[in-house]
Amino acid sequence: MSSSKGAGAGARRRRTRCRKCKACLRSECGECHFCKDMKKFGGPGRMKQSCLQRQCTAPVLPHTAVCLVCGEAGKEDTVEGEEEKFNLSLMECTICNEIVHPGCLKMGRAEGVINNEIPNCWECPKCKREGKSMKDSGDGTGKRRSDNGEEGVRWKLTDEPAQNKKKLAPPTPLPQLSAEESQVQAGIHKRKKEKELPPLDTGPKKKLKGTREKHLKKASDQPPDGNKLQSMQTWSRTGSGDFEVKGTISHPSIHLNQITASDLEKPKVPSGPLEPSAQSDKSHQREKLERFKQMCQMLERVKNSSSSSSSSDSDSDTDSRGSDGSSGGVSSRAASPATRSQRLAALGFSASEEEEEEEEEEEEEEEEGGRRNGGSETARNGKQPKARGNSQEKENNHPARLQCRQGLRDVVAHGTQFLNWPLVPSPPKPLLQLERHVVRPPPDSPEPDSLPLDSGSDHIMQRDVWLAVFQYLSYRELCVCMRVCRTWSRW
DNA sequence: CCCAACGTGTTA
DNA sequence: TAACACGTTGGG
Ligand SMILES: [Zn+2]
Ligand SMILES: [Zn+2]
Ligand SMILES: [Zn+2]
Ligand SMILES: [Zn+2]
Repeated sequence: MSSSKGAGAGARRRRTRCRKCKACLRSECGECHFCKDMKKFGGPGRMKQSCLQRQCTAPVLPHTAVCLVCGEAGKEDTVEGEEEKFNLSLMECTICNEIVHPGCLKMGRAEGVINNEIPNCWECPKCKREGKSMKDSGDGTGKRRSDNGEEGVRWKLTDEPAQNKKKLAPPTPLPQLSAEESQVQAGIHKRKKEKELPPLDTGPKKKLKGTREKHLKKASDQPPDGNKLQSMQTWSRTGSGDFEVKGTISHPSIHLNQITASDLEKPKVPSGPLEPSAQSDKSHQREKLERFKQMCQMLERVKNSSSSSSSSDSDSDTDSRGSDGSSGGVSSRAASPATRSQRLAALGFSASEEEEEEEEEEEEEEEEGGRRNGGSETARNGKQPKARGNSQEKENNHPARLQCRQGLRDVVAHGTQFLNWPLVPSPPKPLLQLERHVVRPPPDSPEPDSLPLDSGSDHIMQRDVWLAVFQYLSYRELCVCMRVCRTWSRW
């Protein structure tokens, strides 16, 4: 209770969906594992996770999040400059989980590593100084459990086989961090409380867990290799204290790619036994394939007929750009890496300019005449699974699982905000050849102003009128509307 | 208040 | 380790 700085000290903020990305706007697929688990779809509803196809690509901090230093919420909206925005925004450290305003940090300009994969996410200067990486952080396993990530793998076709990894270990031999204020804040996560369940239980409670107190904690161990940064890359350009921006993820999220590539792109084995090397992926293959299948269906509908965007050239990146500036041969155009870097550099950050940057975006489903999918309150008639929930065992359950933190793409925006997050995962296109489109800028979405009708003409009411109407609807009703047609959904 | 879900503990 | 479960947080 006191104001202990401990990382997670009283602040166990869970991230929540942004509700803006495509995934968030979609409705349940009804076919994935989690959907099947939902009571809505006849499942027991025990998992309480969200549909795999609805996993948010840019989870945000809850509104209740506040700076551990000043106790205030994010105020980036109150200022103009990007730097100001940054300093007043809340940033959550992926290592210690502390949420602070960069501007409230005492160590003004240490090297903070901004994670542009997720909104308001970085590795705070404090942790960086200690040379911690996620691996050593509280959970020892470095990242989120493969669980969420794996199940919630987002479809991205990015990642390179090998090579790449441009800059690995920081050129800096590792500055002997002076222990000046080494306040070993062992904040980490707190175990919270343990639950105990009364011996009395008239219901089939499934698992029995409270065996007294059996929570054991893993002692902090020190792996041999102290500094072997994880796979993320970080640009250490800490000249005089700058922030670093790291991008690129190399987390467990490539499986799908592999599967896709293996099963679809390559002839591989006709019968499809399995690969000799794949052994533990077996179970996952199923899931992945399932997901892939769904995606394919989706894509079929989509069929993206948009004009091709010309932006799939430069692949080989010979990088070697030690210090920005010379943008070798970057295509000259708006958000080129160089531009990003410069922008960030202007703020005192360095940007990661991988060969991969821009995220490509999905095309959104095409409007088709029928919306057969029911999604929400359709199946809830006499269906009453015996499920015995604890608190909420109603009839609706939507679980989801993707946790965020990393695994998302990195993109730096260039508009009013310094980073552009509402990006979307890339759909595994049945076609081989991963191509990427530029992220669709959030500000100006080319949504139609009119509502096309089946008759061919447009509805008399225009978008703004509809929107005015929509604002009086409840969320639930809006969801229903969104299922009516694509245009409404987009609006 | 109700419902959706995040993140972690537990079990297989 | 992956899958399952669930308490509890978060949003409306
Ligand atoms: Zn689903
Ligand atoms: Zn989202
Ligand atoms: Zn603050
Ligand atoms: Zn930290």
